[in-house]
Amino acid sequence: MATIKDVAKIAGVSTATVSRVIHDGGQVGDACRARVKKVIKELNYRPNVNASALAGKTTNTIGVVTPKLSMTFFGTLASGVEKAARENNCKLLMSNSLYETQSELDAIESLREHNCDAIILHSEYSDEKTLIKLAKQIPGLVILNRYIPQIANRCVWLDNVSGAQEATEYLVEKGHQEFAVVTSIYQNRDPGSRIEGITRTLKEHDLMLSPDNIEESTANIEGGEQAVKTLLQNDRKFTALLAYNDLMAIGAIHALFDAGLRVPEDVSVIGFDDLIVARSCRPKLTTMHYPIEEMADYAANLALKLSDPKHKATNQTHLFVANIVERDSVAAVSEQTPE
Amino acid sequence: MATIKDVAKIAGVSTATVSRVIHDGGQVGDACRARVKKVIKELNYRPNVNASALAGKTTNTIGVVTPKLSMTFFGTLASGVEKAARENNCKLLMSNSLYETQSELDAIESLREHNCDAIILHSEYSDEKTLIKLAKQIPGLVILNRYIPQIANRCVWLDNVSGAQEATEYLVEKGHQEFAVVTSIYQNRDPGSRIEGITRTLKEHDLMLSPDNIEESTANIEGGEQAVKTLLQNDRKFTALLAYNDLMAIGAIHALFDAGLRVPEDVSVIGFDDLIVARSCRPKLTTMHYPIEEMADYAANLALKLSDPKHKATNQTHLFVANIVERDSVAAVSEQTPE
DNA sequence: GTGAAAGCGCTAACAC
DNA sequence: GTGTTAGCGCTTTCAC
Repeated sequence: MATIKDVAKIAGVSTATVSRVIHDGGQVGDACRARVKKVIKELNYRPNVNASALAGKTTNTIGVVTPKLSMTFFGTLASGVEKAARENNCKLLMSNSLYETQSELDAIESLREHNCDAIILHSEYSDEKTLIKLAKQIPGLVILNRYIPQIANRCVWLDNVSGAQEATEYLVEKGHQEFAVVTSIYQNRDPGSRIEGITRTLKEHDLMLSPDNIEESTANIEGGEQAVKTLLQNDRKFTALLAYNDLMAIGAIHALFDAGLRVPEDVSVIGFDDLIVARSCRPKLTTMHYPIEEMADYAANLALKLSDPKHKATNQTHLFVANIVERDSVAAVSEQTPE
Repeated sequence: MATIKDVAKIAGVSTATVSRVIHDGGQVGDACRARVKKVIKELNYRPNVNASALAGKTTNTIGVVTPKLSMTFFGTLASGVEKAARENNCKLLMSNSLYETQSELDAIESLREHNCDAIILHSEYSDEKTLIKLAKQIPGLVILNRYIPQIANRCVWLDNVSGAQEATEYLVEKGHQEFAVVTSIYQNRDPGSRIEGITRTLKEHDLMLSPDNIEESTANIEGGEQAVKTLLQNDRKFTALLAYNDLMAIGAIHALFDAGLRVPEDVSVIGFDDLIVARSCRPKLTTMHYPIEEMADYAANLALKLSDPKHKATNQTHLFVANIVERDSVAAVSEQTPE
């Protein structure tokens, strides 16, 4: 592998000049610049990133930590960051946090060792204090999918309350009066906000959500399935079901069908996330689109901006909203066949 | 951030000793080692990876390039590599190749600049010559999901022929006689091998697959849907359908249902991959399990081994097989209701 | 506009 | 066992 010295020697200039040419650093004569560029091409020279990271202050590297890349949601998130990375000529470093506090912390540490300019963190398990401390130490840290008021300008997040409200509103408009919800066992943050949105909208319409009609479980297909089974066993009545995410919604549909109930004829189901599974199931799932790829892209660009020492802080936070995508799992009550 | 010098000074030793302690390099006195370790802890010292990558020969980094992380298949692949990376104390560098030859090459180059010890490449578009040349230059390069005889020991791949055979055999055992297949437009490699496996097994049973019953399209839900629509429009008769992958199978099911056909009562459908979507659809998809996460994990460990200069080459290639997972999209012919 | 040279933090001979 | 020291390839003042 050719080094900057080789280039300098052959081009008959100093390494400093080559460096200037590489970084478009103004002050180089045209003839000289052309010569250097030619040699670079001939030698197929590529700067050693480790060396420039060591010598310079910046590494051109973005780090991402998510719980598990094999989950479509997080893969999509990573893809969004990758897009930003590519467009900014950065490398992408990944770490799975595996849904554990300690490995989440380890993952961040490992990214730090690499001097990542920017770090995008989908943190599920660290407490706010830790994150705030981290944010103080790492200028390019951005928290994705979580809101922490003290570091609001570092947070790129989704308005879960309004998302849930829109979903609920949609169902109410369709004439539904009896609701059930299957939610994640982690009753903090997102699930909590969603429940809040649901009940708030329901109240506005003088509708009630009985606590008995809320069933919690793990946020996957099996969880959704099991939650609805329980609901059914307990003889809960509902014509509309709000699920915490698409996976739970799909499990719910399975359970409903297995119980001889039709979707959407007997029960309308609405999901959240709009992953590919939402277009795979039958009926196709009406769901709230979570613009995670776009958010991740945005977060990465933000993180890069923040990591720039010239950047001056603002108080702006970065809030996105979910929007409904209508497919086939919701019907108006009038269209529903009486049981 | 503390440096190795700080640690050395405080511990009253040389940087060489600190380096030895860090790398468990034998030759250090117990007392000394303990002291150094203590200081490392106190200072919360973490070696600068860029510096050690520059000075040493190894970077403790694994690179992966896949077409697109947001596709579940590739996310899962990445997760497998990540597991290996974590277990070997390595960092994970990612690059999307975006289904383009040039960005695939760029992605590899960018990984090389980082001096990745190991590179896992799911290559769709580079030609064999390029890959062979690359393999010569990069000791730690492993090709995933593709077989190139000249560098067989660098290939971790799936036996697509036998996978397709097993799927076909399964259908034949269920009494099916009239087949159709929806395959990917890229009739090279994998799709080709699958077709080969299908026809071979069919021949063994004196069954025929008319070319008119093979429909090709893009390897996603829409493609599967469109392919089956065409088949139906052309009045092709079949009781069993083999899809190139789960996504196409799901599209196929959509099209079948839309045409008033029931799955599996009227038509049995079998997929390939066993992604999460296979458990989401209704009926749940019977499909061939592609052990991609396990293969990726294996590939990463292999790549790490190969990158070790002490490693001596073998002629072994690394072949995995798919296995069937029975769910609800296939029925025996006797169980099928006549139309 | 260009070059000389001092590091960045670490590793690995080689000495002792 | 432990220390000395010469780089690894690049960036960046500071001269000229």
